[in-house]
Amino acid sequence: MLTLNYDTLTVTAATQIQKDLRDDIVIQARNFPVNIIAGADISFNKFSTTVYAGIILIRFPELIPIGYSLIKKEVLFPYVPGYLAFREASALMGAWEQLPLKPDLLVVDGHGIAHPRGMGIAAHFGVLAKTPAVGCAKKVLCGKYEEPSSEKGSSTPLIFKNEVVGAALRAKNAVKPVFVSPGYGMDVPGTVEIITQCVGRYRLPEPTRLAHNIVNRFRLGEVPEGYTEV
DNA sequence: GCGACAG
DNA sequence: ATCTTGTCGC
Repeated sequence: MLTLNYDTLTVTAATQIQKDLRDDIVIQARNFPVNIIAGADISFNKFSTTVYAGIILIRFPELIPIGYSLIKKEVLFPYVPGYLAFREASALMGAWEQLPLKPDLLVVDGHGIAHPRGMGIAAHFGVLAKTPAVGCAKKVLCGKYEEPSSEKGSSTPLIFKNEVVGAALRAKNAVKPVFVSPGYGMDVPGTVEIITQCVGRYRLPEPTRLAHNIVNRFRLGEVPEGYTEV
């Protein structure tokens, strides 16, 4: 069992952890089938140290939910841009270990290697859980990109330090793009491909959207903690 | 020193 | 991230 606790960490210490974990990142073409994909997200009340984490399992490519793991946890590390994992990964790990079966690929709300030190939450979590992961964010953290054409499915490379670290992906016509990047066990083209296949009728790909949805309902007391099969 | 800054 | 009313467009 892997319990993460970043409560007493300083940002300086967190930076060192990111640099250490960076050596364990594996970026490569996907070499496994995806039958179950998962979405991970966090929800919390403003100014509260209680975070609600959730992971939803989804059959792929049908995009039908099969179950979700929800857990509540106290977290002291604040939100600091570039250090999201130190606030959210601990609770996510709780939800992860509560899963009766693991997904083939995890989609995390946030960035993968499209990060100042190449260690966004999707990479951070993927390395620690030793599981394939990609990041899907609503906003850029670092890097530059050309606006993708307005038609759904178009994408442009996200470049940071002269390196392609991800992509801006137009999931739907005439809506803002989402930013995807590999986290662990995936590469940029493979990440764009699979996320594209996860788009339903909304801007956010289903794993991210459904995870956000269920964890929010959990925070509001509409669904119970633990694992629920659907 | 000045902006930018995942959730 | 969360809260919130109204407005625009398919």
